[in-house]
Amino acid sequence: MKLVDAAETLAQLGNPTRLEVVRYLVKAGPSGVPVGSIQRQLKIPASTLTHHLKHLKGVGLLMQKREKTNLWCSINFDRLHEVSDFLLEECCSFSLRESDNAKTERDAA
Amino acid sequence: MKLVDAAETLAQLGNPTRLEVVRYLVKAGPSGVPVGSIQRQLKIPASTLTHHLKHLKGVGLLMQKREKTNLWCSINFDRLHEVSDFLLEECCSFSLRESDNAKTERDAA
DNA sequence: CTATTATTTCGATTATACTAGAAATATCTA
DNA sequence: TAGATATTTCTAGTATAATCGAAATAATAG
Repeated sequence: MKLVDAAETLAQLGNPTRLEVVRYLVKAGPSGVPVGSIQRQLKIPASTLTHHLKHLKGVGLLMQKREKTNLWCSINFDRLHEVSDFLLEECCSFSLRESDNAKTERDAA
Repeated sequence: MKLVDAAETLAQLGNPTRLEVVRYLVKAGPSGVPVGSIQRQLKIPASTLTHHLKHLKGVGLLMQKREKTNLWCSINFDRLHEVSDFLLEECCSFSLRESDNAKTERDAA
């Protein structure tokens, strides 16, 4: 995952309302829930919810599938794992040596 | 970790410049690097960098420690794990039953 | 104390995000 | 087709964030 994509995805997760939606969808599992259920359960105005769902869909966190009048929403678990992995990537491989920093200090432009 | 705190932390991680700094600090490991090193390596103007470091510190992702003229920055790995964990929490426990959704549809207020 | 390097504050500009009501559209049922 | 429910678009007000140069401050070495 590229840094800019990870950043964009994290930014979308960084809104409390959207994160609440995401958490709700995670709990709901792979089968998902209709937009209206989210709206009523989390008490989010319809237009606001649509706005946020568009954002989540935009970064690939949300999948939607119409079934009669309901639009079912489910989380893209793979994408969620990707962004989570990005955060912890290289956590255990400290590639910058101390000497590099010392050198950098001497090089100060 | 509370939802609003997770959201705030994710929002801070959701800026490309800050995420770049975080990645750099993760690679640098527990010993950290001075502000000036970050600035020169990532080519971020000093004032911009200070601004972002303040944000990262504000959500507890950044730890700082002065050593002579240099201010050493290191990532708070625990905090990073916390926010990563939040994202995947309950990923494997789908507590909302399908019947709840059906019921919700009928209850539509 | 003076010079030097490191970091922060200030201030101004510019851009983008959040919110939600009202109206419009879409999808279905009878 | 008419009516009902579900979802989206439009719109506008309000708020917050990103950027970075210039000037100010802090920390140290000589």
